[in-house]
Amino acid sequence: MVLQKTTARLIASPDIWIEGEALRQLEQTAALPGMRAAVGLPDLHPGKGYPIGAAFLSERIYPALVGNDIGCGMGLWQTDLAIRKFKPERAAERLTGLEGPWDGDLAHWRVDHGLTPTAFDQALGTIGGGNHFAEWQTLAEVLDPSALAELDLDPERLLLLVHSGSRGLGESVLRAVIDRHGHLGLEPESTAARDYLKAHDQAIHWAEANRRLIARRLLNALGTEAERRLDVWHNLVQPIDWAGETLWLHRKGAAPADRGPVVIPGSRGTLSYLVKPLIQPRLKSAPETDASLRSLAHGAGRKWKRGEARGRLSARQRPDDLQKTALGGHVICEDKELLYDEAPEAYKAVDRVVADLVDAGLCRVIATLRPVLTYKVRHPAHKQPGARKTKRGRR
DNA sequence: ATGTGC
Repeated sequence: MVLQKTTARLIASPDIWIEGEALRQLEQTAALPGMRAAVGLPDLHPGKGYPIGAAFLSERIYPALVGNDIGCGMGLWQTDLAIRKFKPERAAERLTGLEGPWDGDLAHWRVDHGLTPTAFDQALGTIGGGNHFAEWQTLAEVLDPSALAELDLDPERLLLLVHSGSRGLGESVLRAVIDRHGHLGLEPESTAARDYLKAHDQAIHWAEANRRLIARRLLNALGTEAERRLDVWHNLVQPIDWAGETLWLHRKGAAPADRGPVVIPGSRGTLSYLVKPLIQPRLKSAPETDASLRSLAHGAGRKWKRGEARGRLSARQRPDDLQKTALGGHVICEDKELLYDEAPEAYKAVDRVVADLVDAGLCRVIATLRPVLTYKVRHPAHKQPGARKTKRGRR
């Protein structure tokens, strides 16, 4: 028997910056037992042991490849708000109280969305930290009017894009499986795999419901309504029929190319892209999309590691400067470290990322979206004055 | 990414 080493494939032009560490991680992951294919998308960047911006097809299930934020993804709503009536400063004043538990009827809401209770439900409807956000956007340029019409998007109305995941729930699911089984991956027919997949599936639905509740809370704060136009997961593992064989497709920071249009967000200081994956809907397949494991980039991709941005930027940009962007957008982020970490400079050029996908024949641009107001976080609860669990006296 | 951690 000859053991063939799976080689990693990278979809990216030489023009785009890809860290050596990310490529090393991609190759190492491609060499895991049972791995059939590994693809790095143009937003590829290093993660904790495994790269982000990648898709993997394997015989085994690797929970660590999905990571802790199981079900993280993007939801897009079209609101009833007319763009010309939207005042970002006024809206910003009304967006408060979104970090704590929702004050609505959670039990009822859970039933409506098919969720069973978990120990993490007080976080339902909260955005979280890191690269998560909720952003009010307008259509900037429309390149494919008929695809836009198919999505029923009205250029006169404000959009709301929500990026969040499964918060503490996904973290607990990953920790439990890694504590018991390490990083070796799970045999799909095993009890361990069944247990993980059950918890994983609960987490992806919790994450989707979380995005819904985040949207609802933001819409309520502005006294308006909206309709969801798309919602996709970019962190998950799923069984997939691959030429008659059932294999496991892992997406770690990779948007699906087989679930209709997706938003590829830039940083808060750049446009985002609404794209149409080029896949034949009836066949759910095409040579290019199979080569990319039916996946697309999930964003611009980090250029600077977390914690690096403050040192690089603080000399030339004060926190106040960071609350306005080059495109004229406003930013609500009262966590200073996060304000720097998520600065536009910390990300690669999303235009290049999307151009690489288009050049590879993977998608077409429907429209670009302009950020108007980006909501990250108000004073984090544990950093509120008086909330410190300090043991030291003041003298 | 994370009720983050001594």
